[in-house]
Amino acid sequence: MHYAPDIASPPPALRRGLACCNDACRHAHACQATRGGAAELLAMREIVERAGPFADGDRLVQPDAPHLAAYAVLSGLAMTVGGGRVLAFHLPGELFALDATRQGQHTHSVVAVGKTWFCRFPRAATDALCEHDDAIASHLRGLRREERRRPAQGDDAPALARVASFLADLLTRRRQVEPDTTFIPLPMSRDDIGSYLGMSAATVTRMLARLRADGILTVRNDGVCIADAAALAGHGLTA
Amino acid sequence: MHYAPDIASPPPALRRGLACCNDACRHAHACQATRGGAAELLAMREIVERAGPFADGDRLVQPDAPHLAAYAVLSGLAMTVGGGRVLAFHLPGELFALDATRQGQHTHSVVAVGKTWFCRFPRAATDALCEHDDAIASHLRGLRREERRRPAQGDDAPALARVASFLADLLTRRRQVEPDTTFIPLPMSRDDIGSYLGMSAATVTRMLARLRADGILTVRNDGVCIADAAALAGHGLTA
DNA sequence: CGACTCTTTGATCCTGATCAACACCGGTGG
DNA sequence: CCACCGGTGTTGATCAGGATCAAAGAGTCG
Repeated sequence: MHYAPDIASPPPALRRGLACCNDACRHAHACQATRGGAAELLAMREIVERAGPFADGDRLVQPDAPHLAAYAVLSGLAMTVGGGRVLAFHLPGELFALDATRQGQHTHSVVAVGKTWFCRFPRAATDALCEHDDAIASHLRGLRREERRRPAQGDDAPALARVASFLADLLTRRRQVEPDTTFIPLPMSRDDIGSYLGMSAATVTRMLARLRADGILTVRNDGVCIADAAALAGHGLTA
Repeated sequence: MHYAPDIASPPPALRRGLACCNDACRHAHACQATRGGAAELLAMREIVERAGPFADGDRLVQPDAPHLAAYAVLSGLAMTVGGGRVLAFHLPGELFALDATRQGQHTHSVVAVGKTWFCRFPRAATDALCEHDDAIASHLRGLRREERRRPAQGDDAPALARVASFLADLLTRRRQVEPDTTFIPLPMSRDDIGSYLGMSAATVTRMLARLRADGILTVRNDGVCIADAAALAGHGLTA
C-alpha cells in the first residue's frame, strides 16, 4: 500500500509512431487500441509515444491533473486507484485513462506495479483522429463506456467466489494476448488484490490456498497457474 | 414474503379527474405529480383516475406487462419488487412505475402493502400532456431519473447504520406530506424491510431494539415513533 | 375462542477481519 | 560467501457481525 509516494520524474518518450507500434509488437494482434481488425484503426499507431520504464509505485497520472493522454500497457501492470481503493488492474494490451471530467481532468490515479512500459496516445492527436474517422471515434467511445462500467462488481458474493471470478477475469483478459496461457502473473501485492476485491490480504491468501487444495491452481511466488479453468469459473458462480 | 400470489381482480376506477384530485386531497400540497407549485402541473389533475382499494399482497403492475399508466400512492403503502428482492417502498404522495422498457413494458412488480388506494395516470393522457407542456415533461423526466437511481444503496455499511438511514429516509419522505410527524408507519413485514436492506428479518428487529435501547425511538406494532431524529441521522453515518 | 401469522428473543454457527508469529525472499554490507 | 534486515506472504488464534434455527409471546382474523 505504498503507491504514489511522489510523482515520478516522467520518463521521456523514447520512440514514436510506427517505429515502435507495428506488427512486431507482442500485442499487435490484440491491443485494444487497434483491435477489431478494422484497417482504419491502424491510424492510431502513428500517434503513439512509448513511455517508460516506470518503477513500482510510480504514479503515471493523478486525479485533477489535466487529461493530456490515454495509455495502453506495453509490459508490466498498472492499476487505477481512487478513494483509497484499487479500482482496476490494467494488463498488457489494455487501454486506460480514457475518461476525463467535464473539465478535462483525470478522475483517478494510475500507478505502475513493478517495472512497466506504456504506450501513450496524446489527447490532441487522438481527438484529431476521431474527428477524421468515425470508426476510431466509436471504437474509443465503446472502450470508454466499458471502463466506466467496470466498478460494478459482485459486492456481496462470498470471498471465494470473488477471488475465483477475479482470476477467471484476469485469465480471460490475458488470453486475449496469449491464447493458451494458464499462468496469471500477480505482481501486485495481496493488499492490492484485497483492496480491489473488498477483503483483507489474509483472506486473499486463504482463498488462494483453498483453490490450491481443490486442485484448481498452483501458487507460485510471482503468480498462479490455472490447472482447471472450468472449475475456476464454476467457483465464481453467484449461485 | 407472500407477495403477488395471483393477479388481483383490477378494482375499477371509481372517480376521475378533478372530482377526486384537488386541493381537498390530503397530499395535494406535496404530491409528487403536482409538487413544485408550478401552475402548469395542475393539468395532471384532470387525467387522474382513482384506483382501489387493493388488499395486502395484490399486484398492481407486473413485469413485462404493457406499461399503461404511472401511479401515485393515495393511502397505504406500495413496494416495488424485482429479482426476489424488495427494491423500493412508495409512500403516500409518491409517484412510481414511471419507467418502462424500450418495448413499453413494466420493469418490475409493484404490490400493495395492506389496504391501499392509488391515483392512476394513464400513459396516453400523460404523454399527450407532456407534448403540450414542457414543464410537465421535464418534471416527469426528473422523477423518472430519481426512480432509476434509487437502487444505489449503502451496501457494505453495518446493519445498524442501514436501518437508521432507512428510517431517516422514510421520515424525511413522510414529512414532505406531514411536516412535523414523528411517527413512521411500517405496515410491511420485517421480512420485506430485511429484503430491502439486505439483512435478515431477525436483524431488523434487533437493530430496532438497539435504537430503542438508545432512546432514539419507540416501537409500536404498526410502526415506530422517532424520539430523536438528529441522533437517528447520526447512526446512519457511514463513518 | 382457536388457529395462524408475525415478531421478538435466545442459542448457535459461519464468514471474514484483525492480530500476531513465523517463514521466505531480495537486498546490503561486511 | 555469509550474516543481517525489512518487506511481504502465509498461517494460526481470536473476535465480531450477522445468518440461521428454534422457541416463546403477541396480534389478527376467522
